[in-house]
Amino acid sequence: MSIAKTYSPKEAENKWYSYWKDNGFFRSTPDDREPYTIVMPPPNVTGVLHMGHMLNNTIQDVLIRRARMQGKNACWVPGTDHASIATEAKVVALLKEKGIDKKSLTRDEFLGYAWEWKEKYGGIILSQLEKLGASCDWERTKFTMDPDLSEAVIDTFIKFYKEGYIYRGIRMVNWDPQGKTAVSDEEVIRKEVNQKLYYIKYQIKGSSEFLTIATTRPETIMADAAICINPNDERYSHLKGKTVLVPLINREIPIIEDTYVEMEFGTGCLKVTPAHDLNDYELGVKHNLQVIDILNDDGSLNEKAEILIGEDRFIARKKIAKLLEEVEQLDKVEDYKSQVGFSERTDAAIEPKLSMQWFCKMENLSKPALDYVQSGEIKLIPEKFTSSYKHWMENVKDWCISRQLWWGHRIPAWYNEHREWVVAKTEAEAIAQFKQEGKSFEGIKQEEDVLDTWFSSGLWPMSVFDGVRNPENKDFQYYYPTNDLVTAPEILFFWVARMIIMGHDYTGKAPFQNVYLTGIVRDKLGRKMSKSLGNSPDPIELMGKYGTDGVRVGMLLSSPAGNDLMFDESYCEQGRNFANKIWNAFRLVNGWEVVDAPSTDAQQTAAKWFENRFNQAVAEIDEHFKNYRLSDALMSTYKLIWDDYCAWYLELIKPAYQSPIESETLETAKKFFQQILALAHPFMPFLTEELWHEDLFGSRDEKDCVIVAQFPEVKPFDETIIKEFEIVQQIISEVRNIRNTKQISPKVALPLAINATFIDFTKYQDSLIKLANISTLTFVREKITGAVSFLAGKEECYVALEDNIDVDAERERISKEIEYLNGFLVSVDKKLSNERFVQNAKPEVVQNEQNKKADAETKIKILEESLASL
RNA sequence: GGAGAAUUAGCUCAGCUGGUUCAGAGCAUCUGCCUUACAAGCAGAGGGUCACUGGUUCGAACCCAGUAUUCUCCACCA
Repeated sequence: MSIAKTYSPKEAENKWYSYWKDNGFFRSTPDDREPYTIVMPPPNVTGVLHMGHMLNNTIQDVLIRRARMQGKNACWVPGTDHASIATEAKVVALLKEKGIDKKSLTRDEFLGYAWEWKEKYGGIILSQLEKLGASCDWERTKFTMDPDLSEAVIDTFIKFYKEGYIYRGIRMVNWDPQGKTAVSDEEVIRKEVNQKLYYIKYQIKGSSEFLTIATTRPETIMADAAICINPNDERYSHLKGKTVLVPLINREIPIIEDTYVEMEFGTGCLKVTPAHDLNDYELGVKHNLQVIDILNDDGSLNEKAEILIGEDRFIARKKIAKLLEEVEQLDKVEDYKSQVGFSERTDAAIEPKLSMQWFCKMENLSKPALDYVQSGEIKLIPEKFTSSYKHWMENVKDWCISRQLWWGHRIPAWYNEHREWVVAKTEAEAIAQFKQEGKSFEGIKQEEDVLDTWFSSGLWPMSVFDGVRNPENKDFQYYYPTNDLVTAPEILFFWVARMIIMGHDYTGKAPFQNVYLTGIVRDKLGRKMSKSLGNSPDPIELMGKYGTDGVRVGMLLSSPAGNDLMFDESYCEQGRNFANKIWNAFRLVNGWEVVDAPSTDAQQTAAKWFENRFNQAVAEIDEHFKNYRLSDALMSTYKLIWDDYCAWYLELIKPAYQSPIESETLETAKKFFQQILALAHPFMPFLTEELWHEDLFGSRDEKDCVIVAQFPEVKPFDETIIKEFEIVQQIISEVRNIRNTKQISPKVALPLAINATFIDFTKYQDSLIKLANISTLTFVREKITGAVSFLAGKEECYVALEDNIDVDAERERISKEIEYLNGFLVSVDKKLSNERFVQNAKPEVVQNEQNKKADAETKIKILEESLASL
């Protein structure tokens, strides 16, 4: 039977994914096995698969597949996030295309469109996850706005309210004029922007004198409530107690004093605009200033501005500058760089705005959440994130949880005609509440605002198991707390911290044990991959090009935990090549004719060596997994397969051309092959499953799949066997090297003589002859003159060439080696003759140095003898 | 401005509590091979003052201080 020369992934991928799914391998229900649970960070319903998802979900899949193969009850819960702002923005934009204005719709009409959109596009990303092999329990797929999850959110709001964490208040919030909603501090991205610093002259009332202030926002002068100077500033001391006139509108405002003003910056005078700047607001509160809000929700000027009503803030800025120039109150304009906040979701410049919002008090909630991480009960991987987590948790401000949107969980608060309010789950309960408080319930109306998306995502590890509404249920009891969370460091505070807070508040337990923080996927130039830069490859296309296994391997090869990943397609190429290597190893073994016979001695030796080497690698890999060093685990697997299995083991047992292989050895080779497939399966699920079912390995019943095969367990191994074989490998390499440097064809067999003093090479004879292409192998007890000699370990080897050897070159080579060893010996001697070293160093270290010394002396002796014999 | 991290081969990174011949891996490069599993391959080789300067130590890539560069987070002065 002939098999294609290269592995073509496409067919295998479709075939095996549906096979796994149809046979229920991804499904999990509670039983008496140990559970291993991961909840997927729910991608936004608006999302399409990008490289970040690819990395993140590959890691989760590797962890879950390995756990499954280790016999744990592995459960990976997928789902999507409603993402209020992003989704609402998307729906609004779509409606606009159709010529529908959101304002013309009722809330219910709009939500109708939004749900329609969600049904149509919300599942795209999940189906894309299937392409990368994600072995999620799809029957558990959840959406943050599913009825049961929504109820959990509402219940939580009410619970938090009753516990006194939730309050209403007027606050300066980050207003997104495009999304027309408040956003949290964490959703504001600060960017450095080239701006202009305008120097504006304010006339002192009753005087011809002007006071100059510097501002980047001239359009807000109509909202000025005061001019502030530093009380220690002698330049302005004569102005204390006076008032000035706001240019263009001539409103009178006081000059106040506060040390907040820095004398060195600008002119040392500050215009105070409480409605449009956080610091100014605080100054305003302190000095009891008037708050004049001149902006509409969309960022345009309102009638309080008196002029330019209806103009957008940025257009107004330019116009005001012009108007000021006309009345000669614009002193000068300078270029100026400063940080401006932008909305993460809409990229609109954030406007500080005063408004009535709902808040969650964080002080008491954050403390236990910090303790989990501090005590190590929750481990952040890599650890370096612990300190920034601590810093954030200790300085956390109250969380603004209301959003002026429709898409999301509507806040369960109810107002009566007098704008008095109660918090209740339903209108009926609200009415009852009003009655109880002796208040009117006439004109009862629910709060229009919805909750911040993260309020619901914070419940995710609980709500996917219905643990908020029904904590006694079997699933929740079994799967919660979950084991590992794999997510991006960017949302450590947004999301991870809030899950810990909410998980603790409900269950008194941490929602997970380990948080694996992946790096950010960057391009070769180190830039973050983004749609706007167009530097992000489409993972689906990549998978088409290199195969899913290839891309998975490519991603993991380059991403130690927490390190950003400089993505380069060549990693995928390496992954594809690796897949192909395994494929071809299979072709080799598969193509052998068999003869019913026991293994030869050489084959038995090879098997023994490989078995030990395999167990050594398994131990290494296990260690790497324990430390969440997935790229190292993969690299160990890669080297075990490519170097040890293919390059050494298979070459050792390979029968001569057109000769059959001994049946016992073939069986052994097949056994190893299957163990290797199992080991590689978490990384390369499709290729390994495809090969697993080849006839070579015998017939399998339908549930016998590598996805549920036993993952190789850690077993003891004999290191001396591995070490001894390393000497054999070294001899083979040396002989090949001699051929290479002397330009002798690999086809020419060479004689080899070994002066073996430490190792018994008899069991390696055939292997040496085969892999080094030796004509005659002899064991000698004395020097051989006229041959090229080399040391393998402490064994001296000779290769006699037909031509006379170049004595001078040999002499030089050996001398160099002696020189190096002498240098080494000197450094060792220096240590050993240093009394303080012998006294202070650990005994085993001293012993080691003594061994090193003895070794070097032995080698030098042998080499010196060789030199003499030349 | 505050905090944290990083700097090791051309690239991406290992190097655990200072002590194995410790200066490593993979990729890339170079040389020779279309050897009947695989040129997506085989064999071999070359590449580094461990950012810099001091210090601690018997001993430093590793610990400490300073300098330079880079990155991340937080806070910001109009």
